[in-house]
Amino acid sequence: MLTIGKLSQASGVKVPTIRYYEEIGLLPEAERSAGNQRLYGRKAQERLTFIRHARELGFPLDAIRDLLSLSDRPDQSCAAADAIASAQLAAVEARIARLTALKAELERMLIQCAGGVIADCRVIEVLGDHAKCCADHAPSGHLIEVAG
Amino acid sequence: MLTIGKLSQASGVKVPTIRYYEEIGLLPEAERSAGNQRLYGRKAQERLTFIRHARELGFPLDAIRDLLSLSDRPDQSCAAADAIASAQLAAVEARIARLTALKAELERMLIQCAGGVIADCRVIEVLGDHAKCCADHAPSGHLIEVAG
DNA sequence: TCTTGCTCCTCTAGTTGCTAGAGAGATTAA
DNA sequence: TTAATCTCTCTAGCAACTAGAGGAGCAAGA
Repeated sequence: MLTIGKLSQASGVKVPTIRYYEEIGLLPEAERSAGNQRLYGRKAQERLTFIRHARELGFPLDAIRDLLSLSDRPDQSCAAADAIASAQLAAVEARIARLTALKAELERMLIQCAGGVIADCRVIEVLGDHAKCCADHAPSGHLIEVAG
Repeated sequence: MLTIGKLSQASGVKVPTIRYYEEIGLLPEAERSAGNQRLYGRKAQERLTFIRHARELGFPLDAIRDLLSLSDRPDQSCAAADAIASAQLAAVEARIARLTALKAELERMLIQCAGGVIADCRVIEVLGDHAKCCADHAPSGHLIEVAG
């Protein structure tokens, strides 16, 4: 049986994050020691590893919840898991496409910025005037990809 | 003079978002009508357009704040704006690289999932067992890119 | 003039996926 | 025993908004 700190080391998931996962029901409530400290066995460790890998692959927690409930019923068809992974793949591809367009536009801005003065700065100018940028940005609700 | 709704239409930024920008000081406090409604002139509209473009290019609000304060002093060197844009470009490139790796791994998972039963499902298996996936994921604090 | 229907106001709270900190108790090594 | 290092619960905070309540402003038609 591991305490939460050991589990954290073993899994690469931080202690508060483990507690958070328990709180939102991704992990079952842990057993407790006599002194009320959480204790984890091998099953919990595997489940946490599963969650970490899925997070690393960009799956949102809701999708992971679904995948976990699927993996609890190993006799069922793989189709649902496949669908979740496919959706994630499509999302990743869309983000790559979007970011690639952003990259091109940033590069264009920067190349034209010849190191002068703000008044002539392409960066400022392009941001201030839509006519000076090339890509068409659909006016979407959620605009962006922000650095993490 | 535009009311907030017209400004929203003109700029493509939602009404509550405009108020939010004012609250956090990205936009100056708007003039008010006799009935306490916000009124905007051309300057505010330009500033908001600037913000929207920058957001679309993925600049975080803090960087936009810096860019705006730069653009208020047009005699200064362009170097600071250039640095901000370069940092953003680097961030975008890093995210593309990361996402491209994720994409490859997701594709590998999916190709091997032959439409069987959960027990044999590659998706579940790979997520549950790190030995079955190829890329080395450094155990980083902030793990992921999550779909927006 | 009144009413209808839209906009606008402020305020609070929720989203996602955590992270940070306070103040107190548990456990372990010297 | 005592000190150091966990661990506990709780609250609050991060980005960048979004949603909703409850009330007021305003333009146009009957």
